[in-house]
Amino acid sequence: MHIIAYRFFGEIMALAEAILVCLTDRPMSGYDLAKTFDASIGFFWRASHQQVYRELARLRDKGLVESREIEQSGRPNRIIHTITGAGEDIVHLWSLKPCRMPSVKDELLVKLYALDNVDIPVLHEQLDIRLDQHRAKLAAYHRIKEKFYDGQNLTRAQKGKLIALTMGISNESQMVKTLGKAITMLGEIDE
Amino acid sequence: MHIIAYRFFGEIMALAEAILVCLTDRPMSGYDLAKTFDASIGFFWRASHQQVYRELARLRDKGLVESREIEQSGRPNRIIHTITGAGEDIVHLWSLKPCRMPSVKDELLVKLYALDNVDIPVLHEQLDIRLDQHRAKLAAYHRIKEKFYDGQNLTRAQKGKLIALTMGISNESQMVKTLGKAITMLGEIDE
DNA sequence: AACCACTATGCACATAATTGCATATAGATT
DNA sequence: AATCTATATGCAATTATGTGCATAGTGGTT
Repeated sequence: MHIIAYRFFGEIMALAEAILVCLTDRPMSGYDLAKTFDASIGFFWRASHQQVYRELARLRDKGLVESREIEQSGRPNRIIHTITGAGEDIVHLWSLKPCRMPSVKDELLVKLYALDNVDIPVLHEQLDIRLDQHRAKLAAYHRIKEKFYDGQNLTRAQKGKLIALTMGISNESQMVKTLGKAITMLGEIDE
Repeated sequence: MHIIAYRFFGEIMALAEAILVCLTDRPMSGYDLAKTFDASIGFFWRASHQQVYRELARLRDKGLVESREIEQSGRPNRIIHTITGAGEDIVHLWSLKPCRMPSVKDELLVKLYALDNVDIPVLHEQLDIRLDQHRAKLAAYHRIKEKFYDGQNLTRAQKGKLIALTMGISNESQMVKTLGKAITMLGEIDE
C-alpha cells in the first residue's frame, strides 16, 4: 500500500473518484468512460463527456492515471487511461470519508410548491412527462439487472453494483407511484 | 398582464424563480428567504444564504424585485424585497417551460457501485448515517404536514405545497426502507 | 468575564457544471 | 449526393455553486 496523505492532492471531488473507480475495473479511453457515464455509473453520478475529458487531464497531471495513445487509422487515436497506485490509494482514502447528502434541486417540486403561480394544465403535462421518464429509467434498470446481475455466483464487485441497482429500482418505482398520486391530487384541484 | 418576452432577461436559473415564488407569498428580507430555504422550499431546491443574497442582487438589477431598506437599531438594517410585475411574468413564463430531470449525484451509491475498492465496515457506518438522515427528514416532513396542512379548508396554494410535501414524505420513507434493505444485503456480504 | 447563538448583510475566491463550438473519418441510410 | 450515426478528442466562455471570511449588536448560558 502506497502511503500518501490525501491532502497532498487537495480535495478531490467525486467525479474524479467516479472516474478512478471505473478505471479500477479496466483501463479505458475518455470515450469509453463517457459512455459508462451515460449508462451504468451515470445512474448514480451524472457527467458529460466534456467533464470527463477535463477531469482526465487533471487526474493525469496529478499522477493518478497514466495515459498512452493507441494509433488508429480512419479515426482519432484512442488514449487509454490506466489507474496508478497513487490513484488506487485515493480511491481507498475517499471510501473512508463521510458522504454528503445529495443536494436536492427539482424544478417540478418547486412548481408544485408554487401551484398558485403556475399554469395547471401545463404542470399536468410536465408531471406526465416526468412520469414517463421515471418509467423509462425503471425499465432500463430492470433490463440491466436481468441481463447482468440475475445469476447465482456473483463476485463482490457485482454484488455492490446489484445493491446500488436495487436501490435505483426501488426509488424509481416509488417515484412512479408517487407521481401517479400527485397527478391524481392535482386533477382533483383542476376540477 | 405585462407582456415581456422571457428572453429579454436571458435564461434564468431556478434559484431565481424559487426566490421569486417565495416573494409572491409576501415581501421578505434576504434573511427571511435564507431561513425559508433552510426549511420549506429548501426541501425541493437547496440554497445557502450567500447564494440567496447574490441572487437577490441580480434580481434587483433586472427589475424583477424592488428592495427598500428598513431602519433598525442595534442590528443591521433589514432590506425588504418585493416582487414586481415583471417578476410575476417571469414566474408565469417559467411555469410553462419544461422541467429538467434532477441530476443524480450520490457518493454513497457510487461507493456501493465501487464495493470492491471500498472499506466495507466504514461503508456500513456511512449507510447507517444516511439512514438516520433520511429518518430525520421524514420526521421533519411529518411534523410540518401535521402542523400546517392537515386541516380541511386548504387554499390552492396550500394544496400545492401539500402535494409536494406528500411526495417528499413518500420518497423519504422509501429511502428509509431501501437503505434498510441495502444494509441487510451488505451485511450478508460481510459475513 | 467569556462564549455562543441569533439577527442581518454581503464580498471574494475557488471549484464545478453547462453550452456551444471545433475537428475528422467510416459506414449506413434516405 | 446528402444526411445521419458512431467513433474520438478537446477548448473556450459562461453560469452556477461552495467555502471562507467579515462586520456588528443583543441576549442568554457557563
